[in-house]
Amino acid sequence: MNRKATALDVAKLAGVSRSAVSLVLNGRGNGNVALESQQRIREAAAALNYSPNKIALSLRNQQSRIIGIVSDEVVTSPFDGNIIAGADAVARSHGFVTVVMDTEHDESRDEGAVETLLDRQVDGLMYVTVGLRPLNVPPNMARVPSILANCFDDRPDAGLPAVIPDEVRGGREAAEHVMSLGHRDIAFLAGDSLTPAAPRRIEGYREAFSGAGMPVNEDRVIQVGWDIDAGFHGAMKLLDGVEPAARPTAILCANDRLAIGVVLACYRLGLNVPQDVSVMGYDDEFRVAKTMVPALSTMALPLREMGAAAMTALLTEVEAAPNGKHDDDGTAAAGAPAVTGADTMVPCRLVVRDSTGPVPAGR
Amino acid sequence: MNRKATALDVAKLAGVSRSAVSLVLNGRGNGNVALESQQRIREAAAALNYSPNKIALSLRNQQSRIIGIVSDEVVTSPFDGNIIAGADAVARSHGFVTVVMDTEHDESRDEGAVETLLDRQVDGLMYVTVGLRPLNVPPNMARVPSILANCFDDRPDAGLPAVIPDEVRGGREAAEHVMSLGHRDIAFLAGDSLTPAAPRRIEGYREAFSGAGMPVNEDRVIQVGWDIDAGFHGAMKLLDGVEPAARPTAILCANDRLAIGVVLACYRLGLNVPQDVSVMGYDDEFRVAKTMVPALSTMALPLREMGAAAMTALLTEVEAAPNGKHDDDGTAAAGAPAVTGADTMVPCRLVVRDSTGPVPAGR
DNA sequence: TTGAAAGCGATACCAC
DNA sequence: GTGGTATCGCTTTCAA
Repeated sequence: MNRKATALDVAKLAGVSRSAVSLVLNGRGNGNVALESQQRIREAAAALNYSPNKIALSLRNQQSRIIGIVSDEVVTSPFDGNIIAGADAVARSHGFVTVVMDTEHDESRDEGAVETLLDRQVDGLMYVTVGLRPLNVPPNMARVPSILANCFDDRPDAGLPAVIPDEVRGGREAAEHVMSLGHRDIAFLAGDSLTPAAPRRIEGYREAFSGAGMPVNEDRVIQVGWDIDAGFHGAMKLLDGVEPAARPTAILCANDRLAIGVVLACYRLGLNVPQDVSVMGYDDEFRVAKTMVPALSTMALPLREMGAAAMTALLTEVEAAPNGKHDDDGTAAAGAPAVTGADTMVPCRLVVRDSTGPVPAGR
Repeated sequence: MNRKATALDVAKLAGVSRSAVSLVLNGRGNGNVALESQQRIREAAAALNYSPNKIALSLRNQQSRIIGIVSDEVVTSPFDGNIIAGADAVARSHGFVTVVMDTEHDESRDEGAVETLLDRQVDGLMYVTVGLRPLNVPPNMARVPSILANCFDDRPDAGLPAVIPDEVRGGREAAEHVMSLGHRDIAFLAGDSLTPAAPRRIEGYREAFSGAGMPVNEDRVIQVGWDIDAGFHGAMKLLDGVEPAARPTAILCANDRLAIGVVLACYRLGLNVPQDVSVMGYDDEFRVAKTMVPALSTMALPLREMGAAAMTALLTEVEAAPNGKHDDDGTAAAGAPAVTGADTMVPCRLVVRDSTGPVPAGR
């Protein structure tokens, strides 16, 4: 396969000038180029399988139609990849392409990744994390329109806009779900407080209790970690050697892997799910929640939606910015209202499957 | 933040010409530019925080230093992301950047994705799949140096080079591991035959038996699917209501999620792992195998290595190709030896944890 | 040792 | 209605 055809090749074949080719192929032919020439140009372009060289276009137009995505470990880890999928789908539909760089949790690589992307003249930047967390935003992100997905700006105000899941509401609705099944003694197995996800979900859990006019039994809230073994041991603490009447009837988990551990522990103790204990996950992890035995009721993280929402917002800004230039120099006029709280919260989605059921009789 | 500094800005500040800047910053200064000027140029570049515009460079050099990666669902799915991570690390170390496009298993998007990447003037292309499988290679991939990772060319010969895991050997070594623990009655729970991974792993399992001079009990090989519930039901078939002496003492699973299902079934039946039954996974799935209760013995897929090997091979070809041109037009000279079997096999890695143990006494 | 000029591919302005 | 030409930022060749 030889070199690609250029506009000049098309012009020569059609017997016109490069300018005419450009005009016609960009829809500005009518009124500028003879209809007959237009026809010839289009035929020539088709014959040569011509498509404009994006690199030259980028240089000329001073915009690359590339959106850079920096992530802490989305590529490497099995989680939250759908944020990027959602973002990419939106970008593609606008004729943009995304370039993803993974820092593998090495914060010292943040600046470099952004710099590399900026060198490539990206028109916009998105920072995506695995798991909700505050982000120490690389300062050079401010040089082009930027947005955060699944993370939020650490600094007190004037930060970058962010798209995050509504974890508080998710925690509340999870608790409300089992409450609606009659449960009153509900435990919450959370991860650590290293990420705000666990505290926020717990906050929602508390909201549900106060909404129902019930006190929270603090012994029922346990922060154990995020993995299967943590769920297993947490559940053991709650259930092993405890007389039936003193057991929680429902265990809410901060993710689906914890829920796997809880179910494992229940089976080991000869308890049935959901007949003896209802178990709920969180995340709706692909190929896990749905195929567990029993299939997990869970709170689905709106990953695709978050990615799509973030990219939509970003592209709006990118396409508004004249010629890809970015005026924002960070020095807001004194006295101007601090535009905080610009964070977009996307609601989680309750998914009811087989691991939650009515509270056991007599409880 | 204003526009980036260009080479002209540097030249002006240093009081020299653009050419001098170019020479010096590309290491060809000595013998061409006065040492004193070199110094000034370097200082000016640093002061202006200058770095060359990659777009202009690409246009000028006719190569973008971008490698396009097309994947069927690596971005979306939680699996095999480390192939891309491994590939990306190698690319980065060579000063290349990767652009990933996910077709989300829509084969009709293959051509388009490759075309988009080609339009961006990528210097090379890699196709990565989730799970080993034959690939209907998009014909336009032939236009630049290309390679396959975790998939292989469907066509009989003259295909693209591929880097794949040595599944046969993995299956064999898994079986040999439990055999070394004294097990003889070993079941194999495999996924479906839609991908070659399961058949190959089964083939390895057979090899281990013939290597040990033992016959394979065909009832012990069950193809059930790839998910937790499949493992659960498969194990139930093998164990539920079966007298202890007639039970397999070890169950090999074609992935870690199947193994989770098997352990779930064991617990449900009051069986202990590994005391009553040894269970092995496959893949060493991140945050799953290691944190299971008990922690899973498994066969780790060499994902990072595969990605790195594939990218290394690809870049060798890219950097050899003069000026990014690609001569291969697919029409091999008649009579030339068909270069098949160019597939690189990367060995899997046995990981022994707590789910496999000595065969129960008396079996 | 340095600077001027050509060219990579495409677009837009401006004479004709 | 059409085609020449400057321009984007950079490298490289060639003359001075």
